[in-house]
Amino acid sequence: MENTSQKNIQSPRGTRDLLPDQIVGWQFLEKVFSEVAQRFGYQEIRTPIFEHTEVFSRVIGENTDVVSKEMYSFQDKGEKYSLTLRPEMTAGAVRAAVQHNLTATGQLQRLWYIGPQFRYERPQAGRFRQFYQCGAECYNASSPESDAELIMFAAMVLQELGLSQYTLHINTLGTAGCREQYVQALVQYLEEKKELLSHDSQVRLTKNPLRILDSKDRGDKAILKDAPILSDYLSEESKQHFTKVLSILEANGYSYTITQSLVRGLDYYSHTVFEFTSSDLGSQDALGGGGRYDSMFEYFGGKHTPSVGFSLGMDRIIMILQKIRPEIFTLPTIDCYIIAMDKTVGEVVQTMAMKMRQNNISVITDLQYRSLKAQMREANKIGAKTVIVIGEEEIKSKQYKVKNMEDGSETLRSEFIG
RNA sequence: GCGAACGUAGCUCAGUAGGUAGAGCAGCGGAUUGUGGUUCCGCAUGUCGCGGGUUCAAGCCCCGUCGUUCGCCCCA
Repeated sequence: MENTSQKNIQSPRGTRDLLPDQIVGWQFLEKVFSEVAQRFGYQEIRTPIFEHTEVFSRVIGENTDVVSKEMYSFQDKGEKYSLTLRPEMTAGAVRAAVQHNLTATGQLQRLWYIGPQFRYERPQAGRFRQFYQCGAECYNASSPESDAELIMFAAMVLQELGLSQYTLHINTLGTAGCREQYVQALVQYLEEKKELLSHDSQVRLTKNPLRILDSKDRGDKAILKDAPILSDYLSEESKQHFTKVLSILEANGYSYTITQSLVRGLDYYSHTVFEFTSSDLGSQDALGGGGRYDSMFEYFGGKHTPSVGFSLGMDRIIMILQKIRPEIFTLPTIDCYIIAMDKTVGEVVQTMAMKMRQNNISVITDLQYRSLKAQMREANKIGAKTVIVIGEEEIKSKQYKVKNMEDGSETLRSEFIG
């Protein structure tokens, strides 16, 4: 597997280095997210990047693509157990909540998180093997208000970022019971027309029938026209729950699209599911999504704990920000660039720079003994607000001129030197 | 996992009858030896992703490989 003939080692497939001019955009995104989280009263949680494999395999669903073929799993050294790089954040957060009894007495918990996740997939635009998500979870609330809170939290983040061009798709899957009955009816209907279905959908019929609803195949779509509809199988409570969620969104000015085919890829969802999509992205157009998952705590031996959460795909948000708000990706400027005329004043310049930094002024000096002109050019290029030139004269007189780079004006000063 | 395209200087890319690589930008130096952004002049740069093959000769053709991109699948 090792390709020794390749001289230049590159980052592994589907991973990337985020270089300085990118990082400023990520920092902006992280700041906006944590500020909005604070406004909603959510607290940050950080969980390990790898977990025991069962944390994911049990909860996400053995038949999902994520578990069946996308996990980075490995045997821990000298141990008998298998570990897995997290393919998503929710399962780990719930595991932590159970382990530390965060929800044992039924109290509400509002948590947010941010970090990298890993899935073995074919990379393409907006899809990476190491990708980043930020998201939030609310435990011990079964109310439609809690669903709405999470959706509006996510929507507010997008708004604050300046991403107004998104579509909020929303759907309800009902309770596990409703869904089971529906899946039965759907399978029964589709079994009869199995030969007419696309190959992919024939496989899905046994593995994950709900996904057929989402098929892009024309033939499948035609067959689905007369298929049973999930909403006919919803209980009264499920319907009421969903209606309430929608009315809260409306009352707060959030428009949405009910998308019956929205079923989401992970097995643990019930009731409300939602997804934000953007036309500014390619075929991987989901910016984020989430939903309600009421039974996950029980998988970890916890009490029944109704929960709802969402996560946003940071890589994809960054892609859009680069497109529509390039000004975010400008590096911060420096207060002062001190130019050393020659090697002999190098030390003095360092001392001066340190004194200024101790006074909370950002200072850059040239470390390559370059010419005055080169240093001037660099000061200008990086957008230094002021420039100070230090040579023999300045050291003798203990005075120097501070040049304002914007208007070219100079002021005589004598602090920090000598 | 399937189908398709692409991979040339730090960056964007040209190189279309196969004959030992070019432009713009960025970089560095200079235009009366202590002051930037414009302009002008000069300099440097690449194992043409990697490996193999065909050929007298390959950046251009063939095979493999790695990577990127697009679609499918799936998902954030």
